[in-house]
Amino acid sequence: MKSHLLTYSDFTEEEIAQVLYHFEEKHFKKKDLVISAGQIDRYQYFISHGCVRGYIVDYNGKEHNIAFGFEEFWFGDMESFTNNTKAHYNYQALEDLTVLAISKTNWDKISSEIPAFVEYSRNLFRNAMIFQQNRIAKHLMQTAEQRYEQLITEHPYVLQRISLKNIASYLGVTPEFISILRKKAAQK
Amino acid sequence: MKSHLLTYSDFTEEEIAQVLYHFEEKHFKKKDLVISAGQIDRYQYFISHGCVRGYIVDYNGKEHNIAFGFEEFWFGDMESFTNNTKAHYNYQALEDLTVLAISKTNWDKISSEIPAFVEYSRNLFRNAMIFQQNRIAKHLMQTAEQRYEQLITEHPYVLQRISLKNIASYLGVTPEFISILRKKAAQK
DNA sequence: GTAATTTCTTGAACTACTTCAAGAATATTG
DNA sequence: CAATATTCTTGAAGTAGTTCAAGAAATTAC
Repeated sequence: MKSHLLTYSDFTEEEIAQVLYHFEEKHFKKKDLVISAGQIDRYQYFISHGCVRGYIVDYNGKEHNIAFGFEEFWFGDMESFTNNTKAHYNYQALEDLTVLAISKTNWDKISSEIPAFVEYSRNLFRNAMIFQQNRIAKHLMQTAEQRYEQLITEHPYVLQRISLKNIASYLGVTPEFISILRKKAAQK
Repeated sequence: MKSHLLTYSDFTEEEIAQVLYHFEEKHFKKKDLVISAGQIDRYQYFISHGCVRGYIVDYNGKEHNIAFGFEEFWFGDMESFTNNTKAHYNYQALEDLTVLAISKTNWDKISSEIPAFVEYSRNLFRNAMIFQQNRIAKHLMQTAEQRYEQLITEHPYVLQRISLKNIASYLGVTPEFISILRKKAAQK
């Protein structure tokens, strides 16, 4: 966490200690829901160990993964957290999970006390925004096959930890179709 | 611009004057490229009047719209602007355009001098991130028909100012298919 | 360590959306 | 206001990806 803070802004040792003081460690078991759609998300989470998926449930009850999180990633339903509204997204532990959680109260407190933390979060949000925009661009430009190819070449470790079903959902296709792509790739 | 600043953070009158001082007004004609992919984007733009589209060109030379901007919107290739790297996206005026432009130098200067500006930009980035995430979720959940229906009911003014072709590209479908949807809707 | 559950694969029929081509309508330019 | 360019529509044929169903493989749980 400390090194993550320093990567995105300049903190004094004192400030770092002050920031870290406002986090609490939490543990979840595999399959636990950390954040539930319909409830207010009062925390942001920094992953120390384990991984999560964020997903939304549509009118037909079908789940769609919008994000994965691994070690050193933040997750949370930012809209819910910021506006105290009901979350649209669920976040579920895909492995036993250890997180550093910060409450809205503490987040706001640190934000008002430590300018470096505002800059830190600005930089995180900016990077997230760029990432999401690039993801949309890929969806518009590429076929499902190209998106799958790119995922496994750029993030091969994802395959190790995330089931095909969840990858399919993230890419916006059915697991059956990924199976077809795999077979096709194997035949080459 | 002033009211926009105050909506997203607390500025003193003095700070506002200081911020505004660092912008320059620029004008573009309809169809002009404000930002070109492959070049470094050294400005961020706040739209006073007119509208723009952001798009990316794929390997086949096909254009894909990733964003529209209207009055009181910011635009720019944030990745290029931040890292001084070549822009991936083009931004083109769809109408005669008046913008307030701020250079990277001035942006960084204001950021270091005025904490309220860091908070302002943090809030903008956060909202943009939320917007993009929701857009991805819609792409995963909805058919093109549903996305089109939602666009015209939630943002009917868009239809007034943006051509069908550009809307189609934004939604990730062909203009022909939008035509089919329109016909279908008209028959009801 | 075997039963139960979940994940992955395969195939056949289907559908949302694309491509190409050509004409009609609209907007832009000199 | 005529000429040109661009946008929009229509239709027919094609394709990327879906759905459903059922079996095989892998994980999880007692």
